[in-house]
Amino acid sequence: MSNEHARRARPVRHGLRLLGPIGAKPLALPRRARLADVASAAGVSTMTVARVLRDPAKVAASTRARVEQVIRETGYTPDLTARGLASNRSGLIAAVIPVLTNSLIAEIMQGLTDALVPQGFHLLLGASGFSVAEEEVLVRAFLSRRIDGIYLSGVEHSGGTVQMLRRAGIPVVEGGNITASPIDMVVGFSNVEAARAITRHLVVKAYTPIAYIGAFPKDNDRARDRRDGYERAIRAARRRVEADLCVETTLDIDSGARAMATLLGRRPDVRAVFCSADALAVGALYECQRRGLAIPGDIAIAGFDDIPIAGQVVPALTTIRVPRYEIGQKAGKMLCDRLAGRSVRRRIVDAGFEIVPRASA
Amino acid sequence: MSNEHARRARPVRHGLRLLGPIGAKPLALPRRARLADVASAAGVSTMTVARVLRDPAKVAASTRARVEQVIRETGYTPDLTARGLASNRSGLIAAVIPVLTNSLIAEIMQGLTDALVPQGFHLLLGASGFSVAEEEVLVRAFLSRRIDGIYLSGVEHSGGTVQMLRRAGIPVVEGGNITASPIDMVVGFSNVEAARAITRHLVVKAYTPIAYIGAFPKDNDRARDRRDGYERAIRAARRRVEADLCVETTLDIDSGARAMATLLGRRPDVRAVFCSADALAVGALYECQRRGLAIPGDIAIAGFDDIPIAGQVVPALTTIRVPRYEIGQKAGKMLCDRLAGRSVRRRIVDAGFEIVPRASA
DNA sequence: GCCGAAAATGGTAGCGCTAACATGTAAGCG
DNA sequence: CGCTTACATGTTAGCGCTACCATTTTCGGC
Repeated sequence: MSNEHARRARPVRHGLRLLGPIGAKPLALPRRARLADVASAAGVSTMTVARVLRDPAKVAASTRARVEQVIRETGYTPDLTARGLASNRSGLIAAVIPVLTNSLIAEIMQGLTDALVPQGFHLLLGASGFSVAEEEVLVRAFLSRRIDGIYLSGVEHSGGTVQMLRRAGIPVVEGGNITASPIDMVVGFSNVEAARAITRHLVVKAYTPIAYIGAFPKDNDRARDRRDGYERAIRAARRRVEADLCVETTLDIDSGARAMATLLGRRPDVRAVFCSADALAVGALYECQRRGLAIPGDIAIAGFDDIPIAGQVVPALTTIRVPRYEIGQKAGKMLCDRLAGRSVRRRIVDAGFEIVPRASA
Repeated sequence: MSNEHARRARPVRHGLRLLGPIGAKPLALPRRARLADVASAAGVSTMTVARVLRDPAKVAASTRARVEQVIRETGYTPDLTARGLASNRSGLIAAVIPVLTNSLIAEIMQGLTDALVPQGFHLLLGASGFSVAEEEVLVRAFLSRRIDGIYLSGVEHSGGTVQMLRRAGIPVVEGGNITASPIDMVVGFSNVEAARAITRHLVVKAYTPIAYIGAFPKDNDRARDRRDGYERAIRAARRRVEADLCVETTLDIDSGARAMATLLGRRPDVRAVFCSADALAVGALYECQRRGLAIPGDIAIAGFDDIPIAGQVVPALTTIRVPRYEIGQKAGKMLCDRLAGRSVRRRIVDAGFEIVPRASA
């Protein structure tokens, strides 16, 4: 292991190596300007340029003007990868959600990114497909990217996920449900209470029996809590929770229709259905209409989420309204506050819900 | 968990210097393991560890086993920021879309991320709100992050955006429409042809007059092309395009209902409507039903996109089916292929469309 | 046992930026 | 007019990794 050879002059890795032999046609692709280029063109040090970029007030007006001029001329853009490495701040916020194709989640994400981008953060998005194991894989990968903060759907996560996040020491917001013991912060609403409230609404209207159509509960605390709320309301009414009145399925309109068909096959006597998502409720509603069942005359239907179509179907859907966009926005604000060094007063934010009584139940 | 100021309270920048005098109590937060830690623990050089991570075949089995053991014990995770800086590859693919809350776009994004993640890439998402200016801002910011590739909604972009992307020399996929001259690659379908085809379907069925309800065309080539297709089909039928038969609005169900109301106010004689999106069509359909108009008896309605509800409404919606998920997936595959050094045979991929004739028209 | 080729492993110089500290320089004051 | 103070700017040493090349070890064939 003689250093003799190692010390020999070696070609350098600068972008310039791409340029080809001297005398060749002028460079087609001039390498990206960096801080040093701007600095030397403006006759200042790199630090001064960096200050112009990140803390202009600290630089004399005349110097700043000159530097800004050069920046404009060269089209210089800071390299955020390098900045991230040097500053230990990536400017990246991750969100791990089950799927993108769900209007509730999509609106939360829209709120999140709308809150983040003006503060200079960007959204790194991962879909776990309703699997906490996949969620853990994504969280690990995102931590490798040195994300500054993270949003997670729901309040149920693998031990590995929780441990990694605790150890990482970054702000974490769980969203879309509520818990007394979040990893760090949480913004959502009580799925149990909301489901209980709307089921009680059906109880009060004296429908009997009341069925349940919901999403698969595996790795989905929101679905589980909604079913839980349904069962509590049923029991509180001194009724029994009957297994054949409960159908669990995937989360889309077609599945809602099929679930309704299954339910009617098993229990022709059913008089009301609480569907744990409006998509399911709308599917169920159409299935009833195809069978000539009057709503709510023959069967009452209640949904959950108040998606735009809920107010348009005939009869309009009785449902639960939750502040989707605001949840995402609030989550983003909490993350930004923390990252700006401001302390967040309430780590547990209950955004609430609201029963929207319409014609269907 | 009080990570309130965890990231700020960092007087010294070198983990080891935090350790204090030997013999002090063990650290609460051991600094993240890095390559060098793993290397010394395994008694090899950093390069060998790096090879185990990225090209295991190049390392002797016994060495590899030892290194992998240490990696497992220490929970080492590579720092992708540092890797990005050193290798000039970030592993980040950006997508700039108008909004997240649109089922067509959401499904494309789902396909995109599903194709990307298994190849080790992650999705950086930005919403431009149907503004090419905002799109340009996002593209610039993402380029600062040294993204490896990018997906853009639509084929219409600002000159600045195009220029930046050309100069950046990264693979670009435009999606959701088709063009003969993409920035780089494009995968989508002809919105003009699809709109023309379904309008012709209405013409053939002899509805007269045929109206149009669509999204605002500003900074939205898909909307503009769909209207264009409508107009061509109308003219091809030797009819006139009448301004008061065309309503443009925002893209949601409620707007569809309002647009239908406007249209009926202006032209009670309208016999058919082509809606440039199913959300609008569904809203229009309900508005008609509320007014007691029979569909398609009094008014025929056709939509675009074949969203799940289109097949469920009564009457079911005649519409255009496009391979949403597949478009995203294909876009992701094209980006990955390019980045893996494989050449992409067809830079312009027409994913096609299909008329779905149902009861509404 | 020697040789050459192939396989395995290592050393070093950055990638472009920022934190921390150092220095220079102008303003304020008795 | 020297001395403090605040402001403006510069210097240095990495952040954790990979590219490039160099070196060492292994091994089949003669």
